[in-house]
Amino acid sequence: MTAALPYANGHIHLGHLVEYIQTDIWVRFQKLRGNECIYICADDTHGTAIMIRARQEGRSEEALIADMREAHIADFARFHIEFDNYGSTHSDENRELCGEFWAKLRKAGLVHEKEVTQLYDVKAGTFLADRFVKGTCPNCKSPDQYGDSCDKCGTTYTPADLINPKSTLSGTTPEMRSADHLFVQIEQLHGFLQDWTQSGDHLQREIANYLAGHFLGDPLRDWDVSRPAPYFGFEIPDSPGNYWYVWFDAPIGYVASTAQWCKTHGQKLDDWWRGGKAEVHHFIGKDITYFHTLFWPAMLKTAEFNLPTKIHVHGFLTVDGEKMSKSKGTFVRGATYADHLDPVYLRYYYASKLGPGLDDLDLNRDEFVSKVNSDLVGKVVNLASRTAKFIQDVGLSPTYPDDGGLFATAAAEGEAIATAYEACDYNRAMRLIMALADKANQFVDNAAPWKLKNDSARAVELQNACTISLNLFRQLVIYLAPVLPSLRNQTEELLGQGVSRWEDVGKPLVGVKINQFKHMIKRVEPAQLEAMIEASKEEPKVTDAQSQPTSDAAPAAPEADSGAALEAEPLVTDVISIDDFTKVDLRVARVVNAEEVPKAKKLVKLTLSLGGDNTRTVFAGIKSAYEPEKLIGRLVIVVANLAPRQMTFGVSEGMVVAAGAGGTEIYLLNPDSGAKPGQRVH
RNA sequence: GGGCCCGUAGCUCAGUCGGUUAGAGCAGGGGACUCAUAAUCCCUUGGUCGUAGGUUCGAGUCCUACCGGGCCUACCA
Repeated sequence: MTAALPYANGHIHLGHLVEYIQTDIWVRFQKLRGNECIYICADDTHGTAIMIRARQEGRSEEALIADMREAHIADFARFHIEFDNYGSTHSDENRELCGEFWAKLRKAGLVHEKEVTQLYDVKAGTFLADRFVKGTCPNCKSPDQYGDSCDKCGTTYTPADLINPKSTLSGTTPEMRSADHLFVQIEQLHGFLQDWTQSGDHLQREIANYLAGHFLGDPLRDWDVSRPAPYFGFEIPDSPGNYWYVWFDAPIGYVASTAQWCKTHGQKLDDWWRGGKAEVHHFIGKDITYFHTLFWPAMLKTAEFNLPTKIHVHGFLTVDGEKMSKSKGTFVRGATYADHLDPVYLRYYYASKLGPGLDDLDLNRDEFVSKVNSDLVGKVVNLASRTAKFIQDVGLSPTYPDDGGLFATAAAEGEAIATAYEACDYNRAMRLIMALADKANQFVDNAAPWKLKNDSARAVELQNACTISLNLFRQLVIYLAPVLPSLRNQTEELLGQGVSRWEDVGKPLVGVKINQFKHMIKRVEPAQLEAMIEASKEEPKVTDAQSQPTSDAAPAAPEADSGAALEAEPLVTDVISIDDFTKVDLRVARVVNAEEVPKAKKLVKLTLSLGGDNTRTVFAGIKSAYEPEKLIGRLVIVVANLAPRQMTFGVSEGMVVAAGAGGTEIYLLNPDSGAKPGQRVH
């Protein structure tokens, strides 16, 4: 089994964890059922982003990825995610395997060389991908557009078409340079991919449809798999000065990490990846479908490795129904979560929500609290908590008493639960398990051990009732073991016996002493969630401070603002005169009306008052960050003498100024109180 | 603009191949209990299955259009 390789440029957050927990549950389930199964992962370490960051931090890429690897491993461990091998794409095994895949692609005649002309940043000494270039749109003249398309007018172009292009790395003007790139002609495998994606059970139906509709209807485009130096990655052996593109070596990392595991466990790689009886299962997010369902099978096929048995694609995480947001504090790092809340909660909550499809998973705060408290604490743990102490001294009955068939029924239910786990239908599995917990609690209620304990003549009845309750509890714990390995361990401690085999659900435990019951899972307090959200709002600063490479050198300045904003949008190097500045007539204005524009995705229609009768209409692309009603009444800064612009929805007479990266990160400027509409900004 | 997925109770979701009266958990209401982490148990309110057509003996389920949400992709698909 593999989970996608996390990129070494960022920390693990709750969105990542959906995948690693989903996979971990599946692996643990397979192991519990007695299948030989290994969980393989690694850090994805190559590419421009890592190179640039290492350079900015003044250290080597190797040092950067070593730190991130340590952080990733620590985060995963806190969530009880247990890899059999956690490798790195920057490893000898991976370099070797990349060479092997490459040789096969060459031999199959799939590799072709083509000249690619790209913008080159002389100062940074590197070619620039489209999104590292910004300039003015050649069509509508909007400034600050990325190198591939204009988000104002929608025109697409190449970075070279931009007026006054600037590198976002150095702020300098890039120049055109050509370089030879190596391409894989994946079209030659079109027939194979058509068959493989559309037949069998390798992919979910939606994914197969997506591929058929988006890619397989046309000839597949050549895939550019090389990048000229400088690039952090592996140099291509038969093409000096060129490096494999990060998405070439990343999936090979699955194989390389397996190879590492094989070395330390005396196994043969081919038994897992070539021939043999092993299945390969990939768990991935829907954003990287394309790489895993077209290029990767093509590479495996050509290099004569096993094709994946199944690629399990899951959706994204939303929080309270919305995309994760740094400003709202819902972009939560794993470490921050674990500082405030027990990872057990998250594992159970995700399990109770995950299905076999690729729907997004919503982390609803109220639901999180109620599910954990009522299911885990109220139903499951409660069974042990309410009966264990009655038989602390005598232990479990010597033979299993008559329970009216409860234990046998719950054991028989195991197959349905296993089927649900196997199909990644965890929410179904959880529902089945909780239904058993309900029945067990009903039993305890009827048996009323708290009444039996008062009558010494009924001591055997009491012991029997508790024996039944604890055995039903033990079954539940086994069923939940893939999700909650820690609960399994706690139960072993209570019963003094292993609870590690699935078959044990059919064999009651009898005639043994038990240990003193200790709390197993605390109830969640909503306040803990609030605290976590609050802490996440401050996160960016903390992260940046921690990631500073300055070893034990100078203490951090009090305001350790990140350089990320400048990096995304470098300072303009052209100096202007005061006269240039005064050409721009900035005015304070009051929003007197704001409404949604029906068919526009990003626009809000603003009616601005400059005082007196002077009002004007401005369309602002701020819908993703502001609700129109909440804007009414506030002051904004408007560029009053901007040429009116005809838009689909009407004429826009100016623009309001704002900072931020876009999306939900848009911050309108606001004058200090006292400013009056119509006043000029000098 | 094109494509894909989704829409079932207040919330989160089941609902198999089209088949009887559409289900669960949580929340809400009423009661019981007092062993248990204010846990548990019993009873109970609540649905025009997004809307409108169509196919069918029969539609939550299949088809078409539309509305709404999400995602992907874009002067191609």
